[in-house]
Amino acid sequence: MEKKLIYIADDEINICNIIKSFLLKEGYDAETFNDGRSLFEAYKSRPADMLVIDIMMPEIDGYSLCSMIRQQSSVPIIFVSAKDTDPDKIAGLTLGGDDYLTKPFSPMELIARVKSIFRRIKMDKAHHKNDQKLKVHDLVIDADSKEIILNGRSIGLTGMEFALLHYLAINIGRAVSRSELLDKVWGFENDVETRATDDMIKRIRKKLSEAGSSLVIETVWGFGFKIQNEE
Amino acid sequence: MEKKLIYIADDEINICNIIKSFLLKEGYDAETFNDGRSLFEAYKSRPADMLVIDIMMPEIDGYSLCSMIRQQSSVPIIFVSAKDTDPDKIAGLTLGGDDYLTKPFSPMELIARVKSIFRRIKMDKAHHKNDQKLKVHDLVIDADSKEIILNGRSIGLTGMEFALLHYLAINIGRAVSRSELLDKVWGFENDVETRATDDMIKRIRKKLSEAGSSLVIETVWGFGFKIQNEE
DNA sequence: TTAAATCCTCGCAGAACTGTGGCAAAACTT
DNA sequence: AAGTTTTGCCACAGTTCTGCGAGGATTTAA
Repeated sequence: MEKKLIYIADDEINICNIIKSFLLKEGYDAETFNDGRSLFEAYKSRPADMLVIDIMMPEIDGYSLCSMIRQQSSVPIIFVSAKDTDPDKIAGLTLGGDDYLTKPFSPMELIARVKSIFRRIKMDKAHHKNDQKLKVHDLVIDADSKEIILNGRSIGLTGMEFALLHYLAINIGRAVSRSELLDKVWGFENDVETRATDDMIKRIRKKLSEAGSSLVIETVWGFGFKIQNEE
Repeated sequence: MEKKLIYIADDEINICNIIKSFLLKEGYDAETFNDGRSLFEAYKSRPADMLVIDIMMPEIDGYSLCSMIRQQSSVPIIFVSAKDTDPDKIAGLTLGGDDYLTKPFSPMELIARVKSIFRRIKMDKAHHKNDQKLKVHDLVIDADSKEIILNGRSIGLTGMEFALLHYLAINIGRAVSRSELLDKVWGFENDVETRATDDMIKRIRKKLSEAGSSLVIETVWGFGFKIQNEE
């Protein structure tokens, strides 16, 4: 993943530089601007991943900038201002701000809040797509990406191998016969020897153990295969 | 849309009630708890849409509660605490908190922050539908100008190439079959060989690598193509 | 314990699939 | 209309996948 880009706008150059240096130290890319307009122009040509903006600025103030940006983008915005009254904070948050820090503030706290917001976005993204993921023992079976994931790392299964393991996984706890596998995984029009299933199982077992998974595909003697229910 | 449910945990009953009354007035449902354990139990049987929790509580403190909840849920969590030192705030935000308010706080500010977080979640959900500028790895995909931009410079993709890459980008993390691509990118009335997709992919890959992009379009053997989800 | 049935391992070769370069038709420009 | 770009198709080569046979290992049953 590329570095996140964060734009900072404040008319006090020192504040800009302090914030920037802390963000850089945390591994972010950062650009500073001394008024609202220049940040807005920069954002139009190159959108950033987050904005940290002051409220009192020449050209375009923070509130207006926030509103303008919000018309076309959902980029997270953190206000940083010397104005510390409740109405100020409430206005900033209501206009579309994601957070509001009052000066003077601890740079470490700003960093923590930046991270918190990125984490929130990431969680929202992950959760939204998360409907199809199937957890089996130590594996995550992702039908969307057709990947089997162990400890966050994908095990390289071929299409057939994936389809077979997936079928066993959704029928966890039930013994599945070879002929059923041929029907459902290979397709009923396909005529292969029933032993083909054994080959596929063999390969899956090998890859699983090489990858270090604890999942075992049990043989049901004279019948087929099964993944044991957990615990 | 049904009312959002918010759980509040604080050992001071008065605080609970104040927060609850403000939340109710804003149209949320709210339940109060006087220690961490009772909130956790309630959450297990009925998950809420947001948690507002104190740090110093009997049974289970706020930090521990946050960690426990985070193991299974991405529900937003706001800390409300009398502890106002930087390390406290940073700890709370780092452990998985979405915000941190120090007592005494303005109930109106709390409301504004609650709304801000819900708005963020909503924007994240709606994000990939109506955001015109889609970021994928090191590329920016601009649906308006039909341009793919790398480092502020446009890569010269043709219309078909753009449409195909755009479709893969929208479906990032999901393996897309050749036939789906023919349907959605070429249009279902069009009858071309499935290998036409390979040709287009070939050209896109070439242009991407010539432009110096790190984006790779993976082949899903026997199926189609996919852009890997970024970490 | 022994025999029979079944399963696992191994290597291999054919099958299936993909990547590449070239080419020409089609579409678009000038 | 001529030239340029785009795009689909083909053929070939290289890669990956997968079914199969045979022999050894394992389990069941008598």
